[in-house]
Amino acid sequence: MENQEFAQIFWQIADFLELKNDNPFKVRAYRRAAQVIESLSHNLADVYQTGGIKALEDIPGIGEHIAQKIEEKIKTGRVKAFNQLAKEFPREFLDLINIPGVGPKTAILLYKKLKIDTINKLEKAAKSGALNDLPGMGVKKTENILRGITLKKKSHGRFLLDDATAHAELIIEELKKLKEVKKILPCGSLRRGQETIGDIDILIVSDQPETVMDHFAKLAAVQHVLAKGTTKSSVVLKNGMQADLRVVEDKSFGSAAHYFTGSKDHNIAIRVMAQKRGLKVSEYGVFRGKTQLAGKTEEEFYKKFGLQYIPPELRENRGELEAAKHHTIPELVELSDIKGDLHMHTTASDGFNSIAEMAAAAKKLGYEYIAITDHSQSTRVAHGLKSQELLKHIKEIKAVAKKLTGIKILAGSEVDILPNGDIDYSDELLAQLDIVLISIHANFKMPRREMTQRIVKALANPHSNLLTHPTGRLIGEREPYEVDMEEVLQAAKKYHKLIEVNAHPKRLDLTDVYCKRAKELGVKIVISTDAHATDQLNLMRYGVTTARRGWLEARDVANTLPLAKLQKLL
DNA sequence: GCCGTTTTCGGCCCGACTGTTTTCAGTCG
Repeated sequence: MENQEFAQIFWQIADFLELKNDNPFKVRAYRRAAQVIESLSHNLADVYQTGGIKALEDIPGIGEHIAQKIEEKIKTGRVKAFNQLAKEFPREFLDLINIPGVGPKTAILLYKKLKIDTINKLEKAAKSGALNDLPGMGVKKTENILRGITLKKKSHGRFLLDDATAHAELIIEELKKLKEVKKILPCGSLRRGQETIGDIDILIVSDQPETVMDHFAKLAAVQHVLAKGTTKSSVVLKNGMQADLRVVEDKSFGSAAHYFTGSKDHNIAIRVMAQKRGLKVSEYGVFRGKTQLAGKTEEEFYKKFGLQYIPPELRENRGELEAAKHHTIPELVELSDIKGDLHMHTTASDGFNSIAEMAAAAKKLGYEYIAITDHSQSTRVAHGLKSQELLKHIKEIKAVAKKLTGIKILAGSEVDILPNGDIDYSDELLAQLDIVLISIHANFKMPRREMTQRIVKALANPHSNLLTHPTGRLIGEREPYEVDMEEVLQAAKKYHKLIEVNAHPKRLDLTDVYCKRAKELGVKIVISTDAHATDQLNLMRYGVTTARRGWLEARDVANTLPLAKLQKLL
C-alpha cells in the first residue's frame, strides 16, 4: 500500500471535518499527518509491519488515533471513520472547496440552501443569478466563483517548474525596470524548487508600494486582477497561472522573504519556536512586544533563533529545523558542481541534434564530459538502435570524440529493461560501451512485486551502471509505475549501481524524498537531462534543484566527479 | 487530534484583502 493512499484519506477527513465545522485544530492535525506521510521516505505499511502501532506513533504528527486508523486501513483495507464521513456528503462535493473563492462555509451554505453538490450545478446556479440572494453573497461574489470555476477547469491547478520559472522571470524582468523597485525576489514553491508550482510569488522592497502595485496590475501578461492593496496584490495571468506580489520595507525584507517562501509548515514550526521564547514572527520581522529584533535578512532571521541558515529547498518541515539547530545543514550540491551530463539522445534515435552538436553545446556549458546514450532496439517508437547500428554508432561517437578538444565523450546507451528483467543487448555488445543506462519504456502496468523484481534483476546485471527515471512518471500525464523504491535502492546499494535524478521538468525522478533515502543508504546519484536537443541540456538546473530538495551534497552526486574518478566508479 | 526542558490538560501562527456589512466573516497565503 502506497503512502499516498493513507495521506489521501487524511486530507479528505480534514476536508470533511472542516465542512462540518469541527475543531479547526483537529482539522489541522489531520492535514499535518497527511503532509508528514507524503514526505516519508519509508513505506508506511512497512513501518507498521516491522514496528507495529508504536512505530507509527513515533512519527511526528501521528498520534494514537491516526495510528489506529493507519492500522485499520492496513488490516481491513478501509477506515470506518472516513467512510462514515464520506456517506454524509455526495461524492464530488469536496471538489467545491477547491474552487478559488469557495471555502467550507460557502460550500455548506450552497448545499443547504440550494442543494448544490457538484461544480456543474454550482456553475449553472451562479449563471442563473440564484446565488446573489443568499446571505452574505452578492453579485461580485458570484462573479468570483464563476472565475474560480473557469480557472480551475483551465489550469487543473498546478504548473511544471520550468513553465512557472519562465513566467516568473518575465514578470521580474518587467518589474525590475521600475526605479521604485529596490529589491525583487521570487518566493513560494518556485524558490523552494517544488516539482509543480501552484502560483508565482514575488517579493519586492520599495517605499512606493502603490506605484509598484499599479504597474504589476497592468503588466501585459495579466488577464485579471483578483485583489489589489498597498502591500499585497494577486492577479491571474493569461496562461491561467496566479501571481501574487508582496511589497515591504527594506527592514522587513528577510522576514518577508522567509514568510513568503514558506513552506507553510516550515513557517508554522518557526512561529511555534518563537512563541516559546516570548517572541512573535510575522512577515514584518521578529518582535518582542513592539520592538523589532530581526528581519532585514534571512540569515539574521534564522540566527535570532540560534539556527543555521536553511536553504529554501529544505524548508518543508522535514527535519531541517532540527538540523539547523545542530548546525548540520548539508552543503547542498550546486549547478556549478556538475562536471558532465550522462544522459542524452541524438539523431541516431529520437534526438534532434548530432553527436557533434550535442558535444559542442555541452562544451559551451563548461562540462568536462558527456555520455551519448541513444535508445536500444526494443524502443521502436524512439527508433532504438539494433545491435549492428549500435556498433556503428559507437564508432561514430569515438570518431567525433577524437576530433573534439576540451570535452570527453563516453559511448553509452539507454538500454531497455525488458519485462523479464533482462536488458536489451547482448553481453558482448554491452561490454563495448563506456556507460550503460537502464530504464523502462514499456510494460508499465505490472504488479508492484513483478516490477520491483524486474528492475532489481537489471541492477544485478554486471553491465548496467545507472538506472534512469526510476519511477517512469510524467508529471500531469502519467502516474509512476508501481514499484518498491526501498527495495530498488537497497539493490542499487548491494550492486554498487547509480540512480538518476532525471532533470526533465516532467520527470524529476528519483524524487526528492527518495534522494534523501538514497543518501542515507550511501547510494550515489547522477543528475542528468535526458536531452533530446541541444537547448534541453539547460534543464540541468531543475535536476539539481530536486537533488537539493533531497538534501544531496556534491559528494553524493557522481557526475560532480572529474572523469577519471567517475570512470573508476562506473 | 497532537503535543510537552513551563504543561498529560490546555493550548494550538499571523496577517492582508474583499464583499457585504455598519463591525466583520470568509478566504487565502
